[in-house]
Amino acid sequence: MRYDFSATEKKWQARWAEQNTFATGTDQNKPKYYVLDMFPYPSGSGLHVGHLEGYTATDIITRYKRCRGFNVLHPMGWDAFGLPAEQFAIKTGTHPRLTTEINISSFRDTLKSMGFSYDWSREINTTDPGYFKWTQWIFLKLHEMGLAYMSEIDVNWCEELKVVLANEEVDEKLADGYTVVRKPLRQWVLKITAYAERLLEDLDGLDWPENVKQMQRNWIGRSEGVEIDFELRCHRTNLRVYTTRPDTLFGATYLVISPEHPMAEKLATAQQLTAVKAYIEQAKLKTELERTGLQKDKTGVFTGSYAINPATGEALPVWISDFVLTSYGTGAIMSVPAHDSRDWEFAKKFGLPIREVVKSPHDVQEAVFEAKESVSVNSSNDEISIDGLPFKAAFDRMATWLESKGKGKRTVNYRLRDWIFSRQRYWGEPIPIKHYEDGTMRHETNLPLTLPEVEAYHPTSTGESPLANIEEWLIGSDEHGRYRRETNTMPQWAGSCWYYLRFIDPANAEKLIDPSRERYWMNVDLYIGGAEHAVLHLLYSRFWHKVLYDLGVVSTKEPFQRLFNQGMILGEDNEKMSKSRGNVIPADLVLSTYGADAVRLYEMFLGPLEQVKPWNTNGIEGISRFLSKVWRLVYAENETSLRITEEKPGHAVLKRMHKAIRKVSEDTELLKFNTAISEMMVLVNELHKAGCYSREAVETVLLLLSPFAPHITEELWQTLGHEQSISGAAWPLFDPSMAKDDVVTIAVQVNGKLRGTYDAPADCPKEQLLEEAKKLESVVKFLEGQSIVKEIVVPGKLVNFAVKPL
RNA sequence: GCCAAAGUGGCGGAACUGGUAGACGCGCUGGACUCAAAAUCCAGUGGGUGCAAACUCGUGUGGGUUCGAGUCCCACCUUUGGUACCA
Repeated sequence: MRYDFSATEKKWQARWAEQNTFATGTDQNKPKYYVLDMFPYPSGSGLHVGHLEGYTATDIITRYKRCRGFNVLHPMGWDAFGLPAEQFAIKTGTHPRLTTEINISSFRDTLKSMGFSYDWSREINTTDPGYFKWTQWIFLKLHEMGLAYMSEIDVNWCEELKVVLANEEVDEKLADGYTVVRKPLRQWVLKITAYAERLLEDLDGLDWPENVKQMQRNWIGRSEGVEIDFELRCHRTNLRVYTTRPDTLFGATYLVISPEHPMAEKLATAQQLTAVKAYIEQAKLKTELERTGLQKDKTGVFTGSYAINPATGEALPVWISDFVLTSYGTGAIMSVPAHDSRDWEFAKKFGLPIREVVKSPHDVQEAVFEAKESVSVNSSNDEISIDGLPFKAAFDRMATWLESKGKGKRTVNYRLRDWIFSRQRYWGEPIPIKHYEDGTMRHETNLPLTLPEVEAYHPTSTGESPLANIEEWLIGSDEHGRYRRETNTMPQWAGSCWYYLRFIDPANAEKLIDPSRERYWMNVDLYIGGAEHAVLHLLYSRFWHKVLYDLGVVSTKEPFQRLFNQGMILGEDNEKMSKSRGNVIPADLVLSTYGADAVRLYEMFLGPLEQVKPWNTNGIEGISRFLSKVWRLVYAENETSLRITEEKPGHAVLKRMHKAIRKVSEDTELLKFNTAISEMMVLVNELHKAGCYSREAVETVLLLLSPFAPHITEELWQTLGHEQSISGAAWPLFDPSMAKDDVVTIAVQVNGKLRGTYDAPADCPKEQLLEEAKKLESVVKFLEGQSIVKEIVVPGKLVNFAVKPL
């Protein structure tokens, strides 16, 4: 009897659904384990083998943990608001809801045919009013807490298309010949910067890949520096700059402010005014990309004004340049061209003086010297000297001096910016805010505030979302007067910021989440997803979670205790899978050819989970062979009768078996599925070789394999007479004494080169190992005529003789 | 440029805290079964020299530490991911 994967997989998937096999356990006395996938955006192109990698990994862990006695929460849902469905609607008039529904049902089918053991009764969808009611609720809380505010923000505005573009879209539109300008629009902004310090600090306690933590640290970009006031010569105000190198103050030879700096125009002298105005105007036309992107050539204009260097008393010219960012620090810098490459470049271009104040190994007129591992020079006046001091000491003395003179203040700065939270789109959560005629704003308390039906999905000519065209929805009145609704919607990130909480209590109509369930299930014990979310999604989620923590909605400071990034699966040509390359391997295709168990095993066998690796359809044949070998542990070839025996396995087989239990258990815990599978292959090969079809051994194989290949093992488990699902069976335990070798092969080396091996008992004492080694024929000839300088014995491993010619 | 990770057979990859490099799988070669094929099974499979026993080289490159290095240290090269004037 041959294994028919197609019929078997269908049979068990139907039975699992019918019997609710994977319903989440509710007995709170049992230990819990929460395994979460990054839920997908249900796109129209369906799932390919790359998408299934992470889901397979979490499913293996889920099934494994269940067998180890945990209540496991393993849910799935849909991040279903988003641009593609809306673009499709603009083109075809199809309602995004319909597109989304169709895509979801195709995604769900594929996931089900992989045999994933999700608790489908907890499925959530971010576009479901019952869900986004709470997304809106969180937004209102953010607003109450002063963490959501409106501000004029520059957006990428395309004149011809009358549309706001996302940063990612700008390049492509420019290439098509459109013009994109920066235009200020009133936007909702979330004050994530208020949580910068906590977001940074709490990273330390997380079991996350080091590179992801590092990326978040870089993104938050904490820096310690000093704000220094420079007196302006012909103005009563000061010019405040931010620097992380106060130790180089003596080397500051000019100042630069950004074109948007409030003082920019005021500082222009009569003579310079025309040039300054022209420069500011020109900067406005440039997009963010043009200003910060590839073009590195420095531009700038002199204001005509001067400021006094508090350390040297010198008058420094004040320049305007767009390389200085308005939104970082004070929007103004002191330039120390000798020790900062940007300042150096600028100074060279405009002929400004360069003065060495940190001892440099070369002439700073020729090249910049930026390293901090040196000491200050030329840095003293009547009141202070930092000459000879290394960076840290020089920094401190200078900062203290400036503070004592009231000219400066130590400051911490973050690179992190507040989060622009509004989109001028239809297919997103409406922001539940009412704007009244008197200019006040109130919350829409009747949540959820749902989307109205619209005729057309195009943004309006003013750049507002299509919602601005729907009078009935837009305008209303209540006891506070006439109001106009907020027409911006939330970005796609919003729904994914807190979905992991809703899975715990998906149907709660009264609360976002029930506190006792929250306390039982949080945190997420294992969160698996792609590295592309290393910063944004994971940072935004952590931010919302901390806000909910402050609100008392959740009991943990962090949402995801352990994070794991699966590596991408490349196409067979070693390139990223993409439609345009034509190298996409669709999930449904391999599923129908090889079956779910083979696909699951192969995806995991390909290599380490975290690694990027190419798909190779040929390789899956090996897995199919392995599965039929497993099948033949129970059914002999061409036989319908069982070959299983009730005898105890032989000693050698038993040892092999216990070793496999240990290895597979350890590797599964560590998500090292490739080596776990390899170990199972070794065991199965061994059983066939030994002709051992003992029930004890075969059932062990089935149990070990069941999280990986649930269908075939379920079928054979039933064949062997079990009435309960193998998914509920207890994980096998190993006997440590059985999992140990009693005979080991000892390697014998002479001068580190392998010259022979022999078998010895595992606990053989050193002396005896040496004796035996010296007797080996293949070793003796290398010892002849030599004097042994040193004898190294590693029990259970090897013997090495260091020799010298006599 | 900066930050992070990684370079091992024809290919994917394995190798615990330094201890027999190449597990497992793909592919390939030969054989068995068959009228034949598929499937399956058995044997072999890093390079070089050799009839053989055996010897020798070999984990990106060059040095170093060590009885012993894929693994540790230094320098360099390449690839991938992140970031991009953050003062």
